[in-house]
Amino acid sequence: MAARAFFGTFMKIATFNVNGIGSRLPALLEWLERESPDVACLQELKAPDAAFPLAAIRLAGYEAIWHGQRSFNGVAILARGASPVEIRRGLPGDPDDAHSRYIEAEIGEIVVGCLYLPNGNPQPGPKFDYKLAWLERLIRHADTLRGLGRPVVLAGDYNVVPTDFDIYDATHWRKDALLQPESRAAYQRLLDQGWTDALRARHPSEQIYTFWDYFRDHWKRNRGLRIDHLLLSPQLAQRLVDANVDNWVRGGEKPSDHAPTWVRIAPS
DNA sequence: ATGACTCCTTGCAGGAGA
Repeated sequence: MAARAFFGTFMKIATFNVNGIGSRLPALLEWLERESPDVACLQELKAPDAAFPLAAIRLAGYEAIWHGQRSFNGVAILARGASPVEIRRGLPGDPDDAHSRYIEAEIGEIVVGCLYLPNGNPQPGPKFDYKLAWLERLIRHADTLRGLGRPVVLAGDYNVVPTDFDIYDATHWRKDALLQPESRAAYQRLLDQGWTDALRARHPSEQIYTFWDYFRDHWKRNRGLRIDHLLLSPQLAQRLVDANVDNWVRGGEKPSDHAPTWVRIAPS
């Protein structure tokens, strides 16, 4: 497919943890149709590479690259009217890491990193150790990306609630891996490299959530967590014009427990 | 609270998610 000219146009870049591309395909296609993101980073495909529904996604007007895995994990990058040019799959720093949690592409002038950070529960334990080690690898790779001096977005499910303001009530989650001081400190060190948390930058004093537990009517009661983030390099942050969550998707038929989260970027 | 809900599996109950 011929690459669309992204130069000179506003771009909507989104991240969406679909929680199973197999059962979520109708909801994904409805969202693509209604919101027309230019770039969509997907997480938790929960499907092997061969099961990726490329034909349906192409019919919706998107090209895609993906890194699947049976049952768990799995990430993809979709681009509307353009082919993402893959830069890497897998986060550097541990050749033995078999989880499909990172994929990176160039789309026009923009470098897009799509990530699914480990949940880390229960903590303490090996899963939490893996989460913290993964965060360190992400921090190192992000430093490399930032050093490019290019427009870069690191988008995905970070599985980190940055502060107690990013959750309906921290009390019952105090021991959860998503709220641990180590997780939050690592996320903060990432930001301190010079990345902008786009949702928080656009909405400094508004409680915004991107995930609502399937349990206990959390969606109906708006008991959410903000864990899906888009981090912008300075070259992209200066072009940030809007950021928000497509909450309506969480209220749809057979929804994911996450809602799509997005930024709008002005032309360069 | 070893709970709940929903996804996945060469499934049929159990692991994982957050």
